[in-house]
Amino acid sequence: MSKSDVTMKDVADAAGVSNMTVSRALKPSSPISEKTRQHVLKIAQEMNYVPDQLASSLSSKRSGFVAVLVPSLKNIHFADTVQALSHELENSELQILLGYTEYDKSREEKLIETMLRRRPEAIILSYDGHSKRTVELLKGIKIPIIQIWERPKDPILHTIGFSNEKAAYNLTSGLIKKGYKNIIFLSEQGLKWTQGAAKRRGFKKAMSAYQLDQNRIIEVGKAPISIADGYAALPLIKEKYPDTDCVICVSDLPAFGLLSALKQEGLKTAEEFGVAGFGNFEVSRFSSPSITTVAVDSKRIGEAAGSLTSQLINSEKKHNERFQIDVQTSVIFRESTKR
Amino acid sequence: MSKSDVTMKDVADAAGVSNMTVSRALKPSSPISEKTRQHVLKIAQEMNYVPDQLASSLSSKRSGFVAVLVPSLKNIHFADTVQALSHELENSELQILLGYTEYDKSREEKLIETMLRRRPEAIILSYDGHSKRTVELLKGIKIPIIQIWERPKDPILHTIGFSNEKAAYNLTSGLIKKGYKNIIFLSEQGLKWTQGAAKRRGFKKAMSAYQLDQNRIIEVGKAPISIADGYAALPLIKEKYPDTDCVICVSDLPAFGLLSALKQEGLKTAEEFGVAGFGNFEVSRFSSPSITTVAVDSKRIGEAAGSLTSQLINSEKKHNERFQIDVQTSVIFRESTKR
DNA sequence: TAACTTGATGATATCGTTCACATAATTGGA
DNA sequence: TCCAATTATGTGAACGATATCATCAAGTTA
Repeated sequence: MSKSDVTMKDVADAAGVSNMTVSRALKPSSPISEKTRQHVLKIAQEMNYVPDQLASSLSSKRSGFVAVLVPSLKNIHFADTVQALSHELENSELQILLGYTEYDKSREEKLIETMLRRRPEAIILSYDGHSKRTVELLKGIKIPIIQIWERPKDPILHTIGFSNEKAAYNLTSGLIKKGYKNIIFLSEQGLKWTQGAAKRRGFKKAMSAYQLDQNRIIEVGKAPISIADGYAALPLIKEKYPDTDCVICVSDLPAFGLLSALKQEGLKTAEEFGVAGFGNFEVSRFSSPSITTVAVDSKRIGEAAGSLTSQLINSEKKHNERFQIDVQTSVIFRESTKR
Repeated sequence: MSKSDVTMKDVADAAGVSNMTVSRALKPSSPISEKTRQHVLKIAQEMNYVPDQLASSLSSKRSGFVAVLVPSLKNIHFADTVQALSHELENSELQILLGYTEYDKSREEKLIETMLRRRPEAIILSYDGHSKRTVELLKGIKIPIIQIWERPKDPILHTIGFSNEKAAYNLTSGLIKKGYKNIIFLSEQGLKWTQGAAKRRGFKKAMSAYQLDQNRIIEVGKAPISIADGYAALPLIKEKYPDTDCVICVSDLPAFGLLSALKQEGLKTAEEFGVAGFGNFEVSRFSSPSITTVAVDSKRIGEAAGSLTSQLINSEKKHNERFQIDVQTSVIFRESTKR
């Protein structure tokens, strides 16, 4: 099954010591004489011994796993978060067990059930709405659970992230103050309790706060919508809301696509037709026009989640505290909404 | 440690059967009467029993893991591959253990050692050069090993991918045929045995085949270089090779950045100054000008790797065959090199 | 009805570690 | 020098499942 069939017993025999001594030699701070340790380690190396963590985990009741669930890896922000998280956890010898929900709650549920069999020591999952059973399942578990990205109103346990609703509110009201009026919100189809839905709520609240029409909504494609979807949206926009003067997209990618379509149509100025995105993708900074967006520090979310996890797992304290960590977002105005 | 402390024994007792019967009830095709199975499953569900896969793996000598190593998740292509791979493997109840080498061979080595402890049933890793010890380590292992993306000349076992060198050769010679002469190759710093290096070889071979200067090379940033690096490269290019009429970038992202810089400078036409990338990122199609590139079917690589893996793991045959699977690439000429 | 299949279930050993405790070796202080 | 305290090592049971083989019941065949 594995690299070798060399077992701890083999090493012990070869070194003329007991099983336990080998085990101790491999663990950093165990009561063992330095001389013996070196001797054992040398022999283990010579024999190409690779410890079996399955057995180790079973015996020690520490799997060394942290289950991580994100909607998709194709979104660079989640990749960023996961990568940062991964780094943080490496210091504590924790390994990530990764799953992609693909924006599908029942898939998420199945994934969690599967992962639970591996006995993770913590679960980190991006909140994008959960199925009822998922919540039940998670609430019955004794390990730390951290919801990241969107911070739900009724957290299961810990949360690290921001409010998509607030962020979208800030973006929308900023654009209104610049003088845009007939603003529409462009998102994927079928938003329910997702992050996209939270953004839409923010948009609507801002619009109605300024007595503007909050029902200008266009939906294209399935999550996650991308450049091509934004490109394809222009005809729909023109047909349904010909007087539009600004479009807020659920992500920078469709915003870029929409701008691309606008350029081909023969251009309107940003003044006549503003476009904003969400996420501060690198492309938005270098696009021309550069794209107004909301910056989220996705790396930071991963780091915070990682360090909280290590802390919770390694500390002896019973963690009856519920951590709620807020990560700031900021609206960045650029050329695409210059007025 | 886990959701619950319900063990198989508990379920067995509650159901009035033996341990083994519970075990069989949970495995699809085992010799057990349908009546007993239903009874056991019902009780297991009521008790919220979650099987412990650590124990299962240890006993059955099947970890259910496939180790997967990619340079980075931030590159959408690897994310694509991993996602497709993941899907394929789900059918065989295999789970991915993911690692990011971050383009660092010693990190790769460490990761492999760590992962080996989990007793993966196969290893899939993108070839970007390996340390000597990594190769030794892998050659000593009995499980299937699949190198993906770049197909090395001396494979460890199986390979699925393409030749970066050939792809770059095709792109370069295509551009030469269009009439570009003073072509430079833009890549990250310090290429050794990486995929970037393979591309550079292809570039050089094509240039020298047409008696052109093959030494026009500019290096910026650390792998993976991105939009900002391409943007920053323009001054360097102008300084070092002022007569440049075309730039081939190691990826579409710096190509996009370079174009962005060119636009700001006041534009040269694609005829005067061509730009090409690599990877066919979505942004290249919608950029203006759209960007000439090489398309690689990253999803396909993942699918192929996944299905080969399942096959190798599940088949009874001794797999003494070495699979070498080629995935086609294609050059796509677009506006950025219109002549 | 006896002998023989076939199918369903159980008993026990085992997978490769670590835990908890017991014991042996070493050290230090009076 | 001797005893207590400390440090180093060993022993055997566990961890929670599955493999293997044995057993028993229920059909099947002649």
